[in-house]
Amino acid sequence: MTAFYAEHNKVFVAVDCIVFGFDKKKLKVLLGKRQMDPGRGEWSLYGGFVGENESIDEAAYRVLYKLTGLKHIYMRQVAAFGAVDRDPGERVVSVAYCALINVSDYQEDLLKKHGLEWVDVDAIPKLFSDHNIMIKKALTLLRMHINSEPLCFNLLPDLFTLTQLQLVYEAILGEELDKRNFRKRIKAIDTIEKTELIDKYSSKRGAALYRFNRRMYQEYPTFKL
Amino acid sequence: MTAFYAEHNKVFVAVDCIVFGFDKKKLKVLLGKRQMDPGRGEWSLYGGFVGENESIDEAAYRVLYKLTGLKHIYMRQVAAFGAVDRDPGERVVSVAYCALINVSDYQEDLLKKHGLEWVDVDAIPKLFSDHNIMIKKALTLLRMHINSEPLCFNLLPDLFTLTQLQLVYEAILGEELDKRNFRKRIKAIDTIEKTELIDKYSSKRGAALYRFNRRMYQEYPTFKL
DNA sequence: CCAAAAGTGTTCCGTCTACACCCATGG
DNA sequence: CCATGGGTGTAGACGGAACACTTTTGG
Repeated sequence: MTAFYAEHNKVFVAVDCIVFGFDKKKLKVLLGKRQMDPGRGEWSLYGGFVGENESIDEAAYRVLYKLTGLKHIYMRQVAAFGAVDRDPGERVVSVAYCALINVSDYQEDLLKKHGLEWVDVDAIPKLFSDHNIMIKKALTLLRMHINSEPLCFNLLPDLFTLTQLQLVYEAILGEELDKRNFRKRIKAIDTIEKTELIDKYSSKRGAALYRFNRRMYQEYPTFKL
Repeated sequence: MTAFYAEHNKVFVAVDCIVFGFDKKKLKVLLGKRQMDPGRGEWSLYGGFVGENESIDEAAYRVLYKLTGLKHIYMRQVAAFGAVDRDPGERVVSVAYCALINVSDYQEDLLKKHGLEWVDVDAIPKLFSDHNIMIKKALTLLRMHINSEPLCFNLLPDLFTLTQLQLVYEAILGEELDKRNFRKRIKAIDTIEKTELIDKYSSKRGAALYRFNRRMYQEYPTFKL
């Protein structure tokens, strides 16, 4: 039985995490300088190898947890990358994962600990290996799904104003939206609930805080913006 | 430098091909009975291991060529599958690829040679390992992209009638479409050209044959149905 | 002559888009 | 009192959905 496998060769399998966050009206991605060879000092995504006793999904969650201290984060696979020489050291197949996090859940000291920075998605430097392509693909997927899945709420606090929500959409889509039309569409989505709470930080007048009702969504999972 | 890799372990990486075809008004997928252990005799997709000196994309094209004798086939990655015990014999990470072929380009003797059959997509048996999930995911992707990319022409001969085209859409979407509305939308797509040729096989009256102008599409790659 | 598939327009309704002004408040 | 961001409605254009009959011809 093992003879079937024996004639073939094994390779390293890794995961790379594309972590998106939203801050100061911009969509950001977590990048750091590689602290190991090969590629030491180059800008790069944060990744890790898949262990013997974990699935690739589990490996991605483990790497993300190490990176952010966060569990139960929205994450999805982007694609597998398998060019022969994509890693200059060894043959490594890497599976890219895209995560969406709320920047204010993130402990800042972890940034320093891992030597990471939030980089604006339209100011991404040349990265190690094929990581630029990974990010590009993740962004394309994000744009494709943002209107039919409730993804944007992963980038915001539990309570958010409609202006914040609109800014997230604008940052992801890369275009400005009409305020009245946007709010009209939001009103039609009954999983987005207005609360009695008022946010006084963002404006003098104060803005109503909204919340995404995850429970209602689970029972009736439709979402069309 | 190799110390960085040494502490980690390698795994087998394979590709599995989901080959879709269209025949007799139905969307079909190529399936066979496994001729090796583990899983001998179970229904399965056709796959192969990724070699030392080929990318995973190249491996997928190689496997597809071996299977069909065809090159320059439309193919795209579906996803990587990496559960620890997905292969009962060894740890194998598999990358699923979806291919679209024109059944009439396919030499029938290859079916027998590889012990394969065209199986209707809504009559797929229980398959080896996670192959059912792979097909489901491939179908979802296909449905998502069929209206914004010119994929359907890969399932048809160069020359086709509008009825054939509509049947392909109906098979993929799994619902019936209105003939007049469908044809109206097709007329609005200028990369789909009517020829002077008439197909006399499908009906007594004869039906105009159309062709997809790939060159025009390459110059101006938009497609909205 | 009839069965079988090809081909063809119009109306209606709902959705998307464009667009400008008043409100509340902190400083 | 004014600068700043919050909040609201309408009209016109456009696109999608529903719908039925005539044409051609091989057998």
